Amino acid sequence: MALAGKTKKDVLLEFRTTEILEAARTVFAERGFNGATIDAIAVEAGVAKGTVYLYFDSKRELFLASMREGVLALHAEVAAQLRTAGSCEGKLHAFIAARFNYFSRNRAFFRIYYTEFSHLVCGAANAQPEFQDLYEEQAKLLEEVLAEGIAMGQLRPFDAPRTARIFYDLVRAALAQHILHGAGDSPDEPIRTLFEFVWKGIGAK
Amino acid sequence: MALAGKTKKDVLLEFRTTEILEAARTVFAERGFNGATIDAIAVEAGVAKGTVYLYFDSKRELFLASMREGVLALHAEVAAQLRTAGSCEGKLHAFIAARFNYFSRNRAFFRIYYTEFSHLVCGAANAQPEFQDLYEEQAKLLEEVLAEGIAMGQLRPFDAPRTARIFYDLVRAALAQHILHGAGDSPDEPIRTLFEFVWKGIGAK
Amino acid sequence: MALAGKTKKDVLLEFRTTEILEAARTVFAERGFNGATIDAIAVEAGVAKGTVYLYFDSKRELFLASMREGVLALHAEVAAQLRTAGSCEGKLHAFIAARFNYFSRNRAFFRIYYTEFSHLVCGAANAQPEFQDLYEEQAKLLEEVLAEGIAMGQLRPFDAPRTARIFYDLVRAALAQHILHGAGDSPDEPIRTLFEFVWKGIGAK
Amino acid sequence: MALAGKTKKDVLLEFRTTEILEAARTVFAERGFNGATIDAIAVEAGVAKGTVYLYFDSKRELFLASMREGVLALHAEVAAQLRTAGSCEGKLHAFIAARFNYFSRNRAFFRIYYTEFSHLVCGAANAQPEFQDLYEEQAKLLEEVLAEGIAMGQLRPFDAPRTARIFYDLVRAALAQHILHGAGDSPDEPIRTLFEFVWKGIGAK
DNA sequence: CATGAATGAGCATTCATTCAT
DNA sequence: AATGAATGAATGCTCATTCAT
Repeated sequence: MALAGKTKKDVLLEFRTTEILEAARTVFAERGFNGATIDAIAVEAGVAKGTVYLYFDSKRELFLASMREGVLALHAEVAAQLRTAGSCEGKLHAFIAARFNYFSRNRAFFRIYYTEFSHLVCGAANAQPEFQDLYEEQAKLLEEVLAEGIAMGQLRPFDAPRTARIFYDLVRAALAQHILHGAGDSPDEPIRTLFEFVWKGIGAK
Repeated sequence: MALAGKTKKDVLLEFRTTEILEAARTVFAERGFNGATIDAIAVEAGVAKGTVYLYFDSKRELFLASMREGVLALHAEVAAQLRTAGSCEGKLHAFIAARFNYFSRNRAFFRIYYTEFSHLVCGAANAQPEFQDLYEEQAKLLEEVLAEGIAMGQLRPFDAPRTARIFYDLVRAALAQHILHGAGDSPDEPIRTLFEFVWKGIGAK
Repeated sequence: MALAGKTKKDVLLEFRTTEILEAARTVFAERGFNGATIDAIAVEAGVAKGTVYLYFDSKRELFLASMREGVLALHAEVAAQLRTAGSCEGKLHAFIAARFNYFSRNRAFFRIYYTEFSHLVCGAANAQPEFQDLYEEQAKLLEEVLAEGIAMGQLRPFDAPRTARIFYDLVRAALAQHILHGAGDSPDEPIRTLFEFVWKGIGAK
Repeated sequence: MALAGKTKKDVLLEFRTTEILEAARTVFAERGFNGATIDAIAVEAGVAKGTVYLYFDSKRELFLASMREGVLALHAEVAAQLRTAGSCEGKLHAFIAARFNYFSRNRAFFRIYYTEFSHLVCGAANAQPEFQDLYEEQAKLLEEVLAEGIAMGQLRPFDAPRTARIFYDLVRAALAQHILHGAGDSPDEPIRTLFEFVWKGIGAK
């Protein structure tokens, strides 16, 4: 039983959930949080408006869930890429490349990620501890890589936690340039430029 | 008297304008564009709702004006600091320091700047050419410093335009960490860390 | 059952539509287009404000719909009465009588019809081609009757199109007197007076 | 003194009053009662908004005054023309012609006269006794002409009061056709058609 | 479970009117 | 008298949320 896992009911429930989440991601990406309506999401998902509320408590919950899903997928992909890299340098490069690649494939999602994530993180009233946690988790991942790199002498000795967060946000900012303004360019060149910037700094010698 | 320029009327007009702009900045910072209501701004400014519309044509205009004012002041301050700096290194340090200092004094404004600037720049429908221009202007300023530094051998030879934008965004990202999470800390330490990050990169040697 | 056509849903939808249209007619008649508020119409209809918007896209649409409904019913009734009349004289009498009778039963509607029809037809910006068409349709109907009467020697030879419009407007004018000022009098006497006026003119001999 | 009549003050007062009334007539004609704003009228009159309120108590008062003025001019002209006419037939023709001519010269005014007069007369809540009186006065004028014509055997014996009002409104309706739809046509042909309609009726023989 | 009709709080904006100067 | 800045009530419309079926 327990092994069988999913009953027909569970499958349907999961299916609907996925369906709605996907619709939400699409609509939120297109119109932003305020511009999106539950109606539009319901239509996109092919269900009735009321049904959305059977699966999610509120518009905000739905938004958070759709963000969470995308963020988790991103984080999983980044973590996976990180594991395949050997050196510290390789790991940092992988971190950058993985994010660029993920968002190159999920451009619509980047828009909500970038514009609305800020809201959630910044807005005193809106701050979502959950996303703070997700953020921290990734920042920690990066922090470990940096700390290890410093310990092994591959990186200059600096304040790892603080630098990790700056690094993380820098990648997000560079991504914004690439995704939102660079139309459909290949991410290779920006990745290289960014990595060099980060690795060598800009000072001569 | 007449030569003094400002009549009593002008003074009042300017006072009200400032009053409303300040209120707008506060409220927009607290609640974001959509969360802010004209009513709340009017109350904050200590005027009636209708009065706001005597000074600004619409909520959006008011928002843009409150952004514009802050951005122009920021840019003016940055440019001034840049002029006082001698070396390329000094100029880049000044760029960072000026921005950190400005936003340390205008924390509320940073919220709008950070969270809503993206909206304006990204959102196809909302894109404000004016802000794109302001951004470009600053980026150009930075670009020149970088180009000069490269030419004079003080900086590594890299793609100046692209790097200027990365640099610019990096400072914004670091500022977000400092302003939004670092509560009321002195900006000195973050400025130093950031400058080192930029100057030397993170790679050893 | 299924063959009966109307499902419970359809019935409710039609009921609500009628309910709101009726309320709209009442309120528009009492206060005119600008004086009427959606809120007042909603209250009159016994529904919430938002509900009105489920059935009609805008205040203007609701107004037009309430006009359209009444005008169509009027026109149908007039046309029906015209068909039962034999002679040209009988048809003209029927035209007058049908309109008097219809509006005697729909006094509230006459108010909108009379006061706002002008707006719609006159106001360049507001002009509703649809109503112009409805007007023309009825005028044509009358025109045919007149042309036929002239051809058969039952009417004096005059410019039928122009006279049809004068005739039409005359009836409207006489109706205004009757409906708006004659309180609840029987329409019989006005009908007779009007018909004689039309038929014989006022000149002696 | 009393003969001197107007002091400088009175002249200015009258001048301003006229100026504002003229502006009001223009703006009300262009945009209707609701569409017109006191601001627009003040601008048109070349005075400040507050000044309008020194001369008129409210928007409605101003509207009524601007109507009154036009209506009085119309009535004066009609009465004058009536006096020059000899026969009953001539007087009725003069009544029609005078109104057509007046409004041919004051087309803008006809719009408010026609559309807004209806409001005032019909609207239970808005009914302006004053205009009812003006209306009655003119109707009485017409009634006397008709009564006299009947008494002298120049007109068929009919209900003079009722017919006077129908006649009056018919002319208004025909005017609407001419002024609002007939662009700038000469009023001669419509006057003739209308008069014949009224005089002979439409019945043959 | 699913539906979608109904709700009603919320909000930007307008503009007649007032009143201090 | 004249001004015009300030007011704030009023209103069309939206949309997240509920709930009877």
